[in-house]
Amino acid sequence: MKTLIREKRIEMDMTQEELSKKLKVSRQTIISLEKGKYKPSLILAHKLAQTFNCAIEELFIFEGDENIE
Amino acid sequence: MKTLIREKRIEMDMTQEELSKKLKVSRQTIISLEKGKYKPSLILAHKLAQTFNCAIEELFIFEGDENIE
DNA sequence: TAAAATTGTAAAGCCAACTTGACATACAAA
DNA sequence: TTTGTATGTCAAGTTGGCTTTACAATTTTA
Repeated sequence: MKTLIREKRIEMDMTQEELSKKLKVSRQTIISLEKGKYKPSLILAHKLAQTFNCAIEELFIFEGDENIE
Repeated sequence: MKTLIREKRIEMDMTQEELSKKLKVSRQTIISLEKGKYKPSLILAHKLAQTFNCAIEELFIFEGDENIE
């Protein structure tokens, strides 16, 4: 899975800390998400998409067996 | 969070077991999701939405503090 | 009504999402 | 050089998504 979190955050001129406070998660969570260390919960994915005014499926790009076959 | 999984599954004339096999999860997982016992992972939410030909945000309805404030 | 199909409950276990905290690196400005 | 801001690593702990197994209840169909 790829994510455009970093790109969209920078587009909106936000720091990791600002984003983390807006979403009420730790800054470490933002770092890890941007680095692809793990995948967000559905709720967090939704809040991220809301923040960036886009659909979840625009913010996260699913690949291979993350799609149905 | 509310979900339309059950409604969409029945619309498509699928049993819980058929759906679980298509998504490669346990039937118990489908039961628990339909009953609202827990929230799916992002990947599973995506596969469900794909199965039902809709966006994640159409299949799951976020409420209250599941939205940004 | 009896059999079969579908849906449901309960419980124990694994692993990943997320947290907290402490510290490191890089860069810009004073 | 020193200070401040932004980003990063590491590690240990908690929680909850999902699994498996076994069995019970409900609905459908013959």
